[in-house]
Amino acid sequence: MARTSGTNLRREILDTTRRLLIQDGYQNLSMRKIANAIGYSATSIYLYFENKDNLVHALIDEGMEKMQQLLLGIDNLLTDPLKALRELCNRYVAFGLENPEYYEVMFQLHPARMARYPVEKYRKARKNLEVFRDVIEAGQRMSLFREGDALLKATAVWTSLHGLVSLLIAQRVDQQIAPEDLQERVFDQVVAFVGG
Amino acid sequence: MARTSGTNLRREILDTTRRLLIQDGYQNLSMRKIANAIGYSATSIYLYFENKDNLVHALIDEGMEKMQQLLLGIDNLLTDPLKALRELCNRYVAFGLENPEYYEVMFQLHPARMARYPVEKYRKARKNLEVFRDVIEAGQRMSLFREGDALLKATAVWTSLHGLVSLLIAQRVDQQIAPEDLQERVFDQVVAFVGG
DNA sequence: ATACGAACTTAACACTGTTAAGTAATTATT
DNA sequence: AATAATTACTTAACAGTGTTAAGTTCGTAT
Repeated sequence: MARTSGTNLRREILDTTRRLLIQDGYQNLSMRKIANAIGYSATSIYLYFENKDNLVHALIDEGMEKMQQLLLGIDNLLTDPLKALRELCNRYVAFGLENPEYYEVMFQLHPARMARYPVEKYRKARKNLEVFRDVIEAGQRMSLFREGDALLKATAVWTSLHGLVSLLIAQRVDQQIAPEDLQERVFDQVVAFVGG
Repeated sequence: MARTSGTNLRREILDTTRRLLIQDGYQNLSMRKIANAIGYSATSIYLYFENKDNLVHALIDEGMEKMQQLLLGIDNLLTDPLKALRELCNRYVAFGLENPEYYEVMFQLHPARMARYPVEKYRKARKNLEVFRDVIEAGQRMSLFREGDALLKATAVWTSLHGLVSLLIAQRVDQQIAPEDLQERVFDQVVAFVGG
């Protein structure tokens, strides 16, 4: 019988890795630091995760699920698409700004490190985009939004929101620009584009 | 007298680092690899650059200048703002997609690594944003674009373009979405927002 | 009591950024 | 011509990294 339950240690590794990631960022995340924090040797992590990339992939997966729950938690998601679109933008950006280091691995981890991220996990991640698409389609049905490829429009919306989060968490936006003003303007851009 | 001219070796270090960065990306960039490529020991690099971050900072600076030359090279930049804005978007995105690894350090290097990036270099980098602002202001003067804070609008435009480049080079955009279509849609969004 | 399996550990490897001490070539001084 | 100082490198060393291989300990099955 196991000294510990496999799923308990695996869960502890994941929770600890997430905490260290949020606290110190990806570049300061190391197997030895995770191991020290959980009180085991670094090599024990390899019993549960093939390598460091796979460990991070598991967290990306959980982050995508968390984000999806956040987005789907909006009231009247498909019955008030105009308001819902704004709220989707709010929640997406808030998630990114509140968890910058986590957001970074979710959306900016280098492709080389995503090489073995399973296709079915990409599919799951893409469901977040589909929430945007569904709201756009609902608005189109109600003639609140202009016609057009909803998935393409949702992707264009996403690029703007991602750009906003990415530049704010990389601290590249000029100090003269108030982040709230920029956020409002980007949201205006997005809503005008969709045609609300 | 020096075995080599200081500026010659320094230039060689920069050129080689840029080449390796573009070829292998930031995460595979190491002082030892650079040293092997130039035929000196790794520690000789420290005679010209305080540390790895400073070396990369010098390249970021050069990249910002190169981008500025690209953007300022547009014909009728301030006399045909509507066309110029589109061309600015084209050139910005093309730059990013053609030099993804370089773009990553220019705009996505973690804030911790940018901690000692000189203020005057940030100021230089921001001139690229000012090119967008100046075009928007020119359009506003000609009543081609809507009124409003041109710097804020330029920043909003930049976030969309950055989002597009960032997601494409991170290979996060759904395969079902044609990058050219997405680019067109984002450009539409941007131009509509500015009011062309 | 013994064998086997599971879940860890330690040992080892090749790599990393960086600092300190050492070396060789060039220049300046006597 | 000999010596000292300076410059521009080198090697040695350090503490860290991800990962693999071999070893150890504990619990279970026979």
